[in-house]
Amino acid sequence: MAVAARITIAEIAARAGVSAPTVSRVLNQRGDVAADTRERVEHLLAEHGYRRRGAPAPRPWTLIDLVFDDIDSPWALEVLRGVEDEAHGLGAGTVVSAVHGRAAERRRWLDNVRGRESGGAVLVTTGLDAALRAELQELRIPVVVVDPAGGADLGLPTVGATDWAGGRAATQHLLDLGHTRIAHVAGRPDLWCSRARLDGYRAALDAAGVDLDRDLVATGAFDYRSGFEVTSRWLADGAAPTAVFAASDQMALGVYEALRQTGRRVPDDVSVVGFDDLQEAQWSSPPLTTVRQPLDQMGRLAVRTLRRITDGEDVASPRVELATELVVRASTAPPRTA
Amino acid sequence: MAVAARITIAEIAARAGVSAPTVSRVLNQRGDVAADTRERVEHLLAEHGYRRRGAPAPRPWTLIDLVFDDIDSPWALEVLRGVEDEAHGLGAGTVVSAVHGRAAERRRWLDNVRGRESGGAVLVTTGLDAALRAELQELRIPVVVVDPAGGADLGLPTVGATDWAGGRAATQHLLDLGHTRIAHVAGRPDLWCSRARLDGYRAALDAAGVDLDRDLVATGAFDYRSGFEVTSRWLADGAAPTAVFAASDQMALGVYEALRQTGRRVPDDVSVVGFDDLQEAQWSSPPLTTVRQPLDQMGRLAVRTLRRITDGEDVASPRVELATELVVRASTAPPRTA
DNA sequence: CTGAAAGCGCTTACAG
DNA sequence: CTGAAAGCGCTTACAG
Repeated sequence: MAVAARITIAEIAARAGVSAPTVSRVLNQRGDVAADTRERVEHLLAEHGYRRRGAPAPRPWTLIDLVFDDIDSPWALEVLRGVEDEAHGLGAGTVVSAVHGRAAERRRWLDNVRGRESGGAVLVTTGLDAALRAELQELRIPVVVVDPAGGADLGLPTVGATDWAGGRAATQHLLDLGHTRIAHVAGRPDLWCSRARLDGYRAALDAAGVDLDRDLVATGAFDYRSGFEVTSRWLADGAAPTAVFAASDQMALGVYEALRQTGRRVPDDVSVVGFDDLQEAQWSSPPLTTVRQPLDQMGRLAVRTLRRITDGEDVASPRVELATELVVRASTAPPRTA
Repeated sequence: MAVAARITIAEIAARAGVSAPTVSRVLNQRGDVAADTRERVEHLLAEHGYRRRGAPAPRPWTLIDLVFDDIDSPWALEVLRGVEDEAHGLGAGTVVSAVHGRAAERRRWLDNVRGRESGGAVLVTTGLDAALRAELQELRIPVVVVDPAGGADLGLPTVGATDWAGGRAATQHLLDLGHTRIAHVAGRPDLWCSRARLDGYRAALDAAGVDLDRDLVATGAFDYRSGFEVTSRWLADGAAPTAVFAASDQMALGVYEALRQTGRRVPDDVSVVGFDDLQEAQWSSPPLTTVRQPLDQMGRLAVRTLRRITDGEDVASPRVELATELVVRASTAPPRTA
């Protein structure tokens, strides 16, 4: 098996029109090289993929990076499972990091990546500003974003789910059961997926000729607490809905608890639909009707996309959405009055 | 700053009483070297920490490894959070792997580790047989085990929780409320922690002069399903307990659902206590009384222990147990009859 | 800031 | 299976 001949310092020197020692100085970050000489040499080194003699061939795909803002939710766990399993199958380890939306922790992660190989990074709902983009570009590793934040188009491959269709399906299910006072606890407004689910909810109401009651739409943060608080407020206002569509399973569990504390039963008094289909949806009492998004598959797809970029294949679409699916369990029923 | 002079092939050769080319052959894994020569040379290379000229100095603590059998439970997520945050703070990335108890996946992980640096491995409830120990020893990375499986003493530092005391506290809490028909859903029998919780349960009953009813002790697998099934069986047998202590929060949620499906309410009809204090314990309806074990702290401690081993410090105790703590929420109350 | 020369560390091709 | 010799790739010390 012929190994591609490694380019040597001498060859680089010839092409750059300098001597070997000069190339050596550039390689070893010595200060005493003219700026334009250095630039010319560095460009040639990069172009020919120069590696020093003893250095082992870089093994791409020994590691990939998975970056969350936080890993405190079961949601993150599902994505991690898919990413880890897919990467493991390709022989790569998965480096998991949580940067907590803080610049210092992001920097620490970048410093860490600089000190090793990385076959690419999967960023999960992570904000991706110009500075970070520039740094990642400098590191020359491919990047895929799962559930991107809102804002300008990233110009990067992204993976998501059919959130709009899911929001519509959840709402349609409640309409089909006979509900008309359907509340919605929306998700973090900084993420596109939240807006898509909200618009799906609106579209279903529109199509059914049900007027949107603005008092029955509130914004949560995808977590248990906000589901609890929003619902408690609705119940205290006396304008209780007969059904609640929460944009995440965790918020749906908060809705459960607010209902329980006021003596209401699910689904007898109020129907509840979640979004995600975390394992927690099955573990709740009653088991939660929800919109399944294939988070593990989204993770897998992100890894495969990184791999395709590495292999130089064209990534067909910069934005892929995997299908959502309504999973009916025991938390939804016709309204009492029907 | 003086850099310790790197040992050269020539020096190794002199010490081994062979020529430089022979050392080179050993280094480059050529076949044509006598077994005893190879061994002598390899020993010297290791002893003097030989590194080839161009090779960058190894940067320990760029990465550490965290190995689970499975990462499908929120339990794993809590450990991960602690490990990741502690490692991140030390500038290291956390490589997460799930080996699913399969030799092939374990091998794949080991192959991956061989191709990069690792500052050490935290094994979580992972079986650690002689073969794996030998391989890890060969890789020369420190190892710490969280919640070790039962069986022979590992001779490795381990991190756990005061499971026995936790089991006792959970049971005592139920006794204090007036319960005497207290069932126990035990955890995976292959883990020490399960046995310790069971023994704590027994000890509390003994101390209170309550006879152990063997029919009220069943073995689960720490998961939702087994909690559900064990409880359903008890209820079907007509010998229903007035309280259930489950050895994990996930099993406790299965207990909830079995009770709900038979029209029983928590805690009015049956009290339930879990173990772990996962986030899910707060998210359940009613919020679950449980024994908190500081899983994130256990993860942090495991990382700090790896670090201490790396730094050559003595690891004071091969076995550290962090304190558990009873957290009373809304799933426990006096028995109806009391 | 740069190159010609010397020299180090390692590997290869050959001989036995 | 091993070594003496040759040679490659790279760096260092010196000169300008």
